[in-house]
Amino acid sequence: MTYQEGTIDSAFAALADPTRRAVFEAVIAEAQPVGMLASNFTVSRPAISQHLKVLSDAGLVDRQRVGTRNIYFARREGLQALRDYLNGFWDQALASYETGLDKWLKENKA
Amino acid sequence: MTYQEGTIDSAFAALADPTRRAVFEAVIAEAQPVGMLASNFTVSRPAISQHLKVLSDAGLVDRQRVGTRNIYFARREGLQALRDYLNGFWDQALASYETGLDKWLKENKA
DNA sequence: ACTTACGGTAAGGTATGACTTACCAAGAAG
DNA sequence: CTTCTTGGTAAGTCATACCTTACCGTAAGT
Repeated sequence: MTYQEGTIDSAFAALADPTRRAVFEAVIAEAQPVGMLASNFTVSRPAISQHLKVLSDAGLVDRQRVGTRNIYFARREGLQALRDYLNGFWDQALASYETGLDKWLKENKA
Repeated sequence: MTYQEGTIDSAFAALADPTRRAVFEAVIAEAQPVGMLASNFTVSRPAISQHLKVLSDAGLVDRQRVGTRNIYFARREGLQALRDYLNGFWDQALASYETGLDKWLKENKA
């Protein structure tokens, strides 16, 4: 496997929350400081900060300080890991025409 | 957008739990009845049943009754929706060389 | 220096989620 | 018809997740 299990775990968990996924989408659309992000959501700024930490720990975003501001931006490698993971399943799912229901029925006299 | 938000939501949430993702992987590898799945996990059979319900509601698996058995198998459409979603982001992330950190720095005299 | 802007972290409340055991319905088998 | 197998569901426990307010440190502006 080319990915780290821990990374995939945290990436899925990070994107599972709708609010946090929306934050991620906003960061992908445009690199932004925390306050600018928070102004587009109904939840408080600390909540956004916490979401950004989760996304950061999952390797999906990174940041750079500029004065007192923290500019968050997307990490392509994070998305890539998820894509690779799902593509692997996709290949297997395509191949599993013969590991699917039909195969089970055939092998179990049903 | 070609996908349903609700579907993506539930799919990410479904795959966020490590145990449930392992169940999903097992179902992808081979269609199986519930008991056979449960025998490969340390958690109880009802727990597996509940995980399968979540996966089913997320459109990632489906089932077919054979006698008293319920054979679960993977739904390719479920995986496809996730792939499409991530690929959309990927395209955007590739294009965002100019919506990334550099752009923000440029536009904000920093 | 003082004040304001920005944002990370702590503490705590509340909801959700994953798991357990107990129970029940339905089909297969004797 | 009775018995065993299979598996879905209910009820309850316990941990985790998300949010809030309060607080603090740091940099910028006047």
